[in-house]
Amino acid sequence: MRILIVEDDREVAGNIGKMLRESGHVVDMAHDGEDGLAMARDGAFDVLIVDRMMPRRDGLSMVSILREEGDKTPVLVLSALGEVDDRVAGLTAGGDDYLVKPYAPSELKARVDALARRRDPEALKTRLSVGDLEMDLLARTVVRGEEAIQLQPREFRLLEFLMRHAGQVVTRTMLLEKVWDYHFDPQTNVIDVHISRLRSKIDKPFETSMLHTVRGAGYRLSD
Amino acid sequence: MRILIVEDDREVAGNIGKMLRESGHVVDMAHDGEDGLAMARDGAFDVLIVDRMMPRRDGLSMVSILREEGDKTPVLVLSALGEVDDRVAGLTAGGDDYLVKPYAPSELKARVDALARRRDPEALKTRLSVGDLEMDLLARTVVRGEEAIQLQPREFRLLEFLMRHAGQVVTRTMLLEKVWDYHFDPQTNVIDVHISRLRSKIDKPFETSMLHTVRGAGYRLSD
DNA sequence: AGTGAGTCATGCGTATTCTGATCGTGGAAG
DNA sequence: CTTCCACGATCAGAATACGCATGACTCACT
Repeated sequence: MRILIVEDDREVAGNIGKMLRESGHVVDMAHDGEDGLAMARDGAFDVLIVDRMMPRRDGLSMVSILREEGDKTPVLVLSALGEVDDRVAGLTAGGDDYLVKPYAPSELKARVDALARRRDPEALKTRLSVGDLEMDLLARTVVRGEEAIQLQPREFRLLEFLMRHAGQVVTRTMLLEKVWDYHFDPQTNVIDVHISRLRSKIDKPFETSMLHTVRGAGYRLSD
Repeated sequence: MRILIVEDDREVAGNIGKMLRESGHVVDMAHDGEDGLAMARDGAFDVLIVDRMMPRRDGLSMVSILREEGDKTPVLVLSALGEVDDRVAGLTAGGDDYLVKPYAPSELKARVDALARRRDPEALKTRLSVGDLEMDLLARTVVRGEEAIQLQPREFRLLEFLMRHAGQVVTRTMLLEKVWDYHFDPQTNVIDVHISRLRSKIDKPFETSMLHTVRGAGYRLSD
């Protein structure tokens, strides 16, 4: 689940981001309305979290513009303004939900999940399986056949992404963005290294390999 | 799912009721605080939706009374008053959630679902056990194997939360919110310290450890 | 004032990740 | 069929981030 936080207060943005990352989402941030608008336009996010009052462009006008452009990404509007009129304004500008500060982190999380579910019911499942490989997102455990497999955090994210796209070729660029949060090419072989380590855990000890290299394109997980 | 709506405005009550019935719930109604109280007492409802301002008895005092009588049915408070203090009042009276009018029907539905989900049979149990570790919530005692273990209040809450989520990874954010009631990141290592103390009591003196660190994610209690 | 619980700050040790170099291998061209 | 090249795999060491323990401090309650 890719989430964009548009919030000028960096501390608040950081807190929200941290929490959402803990629940397994990939989080990007913008710190004013113009940047947010630009990122939302080409970002392909699943949910936007947008503050109302921000420098350069306020949150509501940003949302209005996106909607005029036909963008239907669910938006959660954050605001200190909780009056009826304010809430109505937030919703008519095209927001899907409106949360008044201060709010409980769990409330925010619940709303984001609700919005995300509306868009893609699959995305919130807590168990993934491909062939005899199973992953439990809540317990953070991985099992292949009868064997429990111990994974590092990054390996876990990597495998999760591969499993969510099982059977498809996953490019390096996709991995860099969704697993590493890099939006540029780090010119190193980080990916190769982690793929290698993942293989040594999920493929090496077993009869058949599931993680295949597709030369010139990327990798594919399948049984 | 049985739901009781306590709301004096019959039109509003009707609308809410209609919507909830459409989502497959069984809905009862009361139109003032006294009737609502009576029905809630013997009704065995799964969720109560209660308006604040009503004839004969206001919603908050109705909830307070139910709570004093030991009734733990989840309550969603509806109100036109949306100031922070009003929300706080609603929650301290024993409400589980607070929704300010006007609200989107879908928002109401989402909240009701959330409350219903929260009400799990686990919450009413007075004994928890994981492996050879047992906790008695009423007596406030903890035993591992044959050994009685003395815990501080905060340690007790921490362990309780971990036991209720045994086998799952519990994030720091979850702990801050549910055990400390912090709704922000205090930027300190309070959690680490208490986990450390808890370990010295429930793990150190024994052969096997139950409280595992999941780097980058949180902690998991399991045997 | 004294006690005890809870919180905060620091420094340490180590797990995890990244880097850069080297080695291996598939596929196209000759 | 062989050779060469580019891409990917692997390895080991370095850098980093993370979690842990300890002791000092604050606050509330006696």
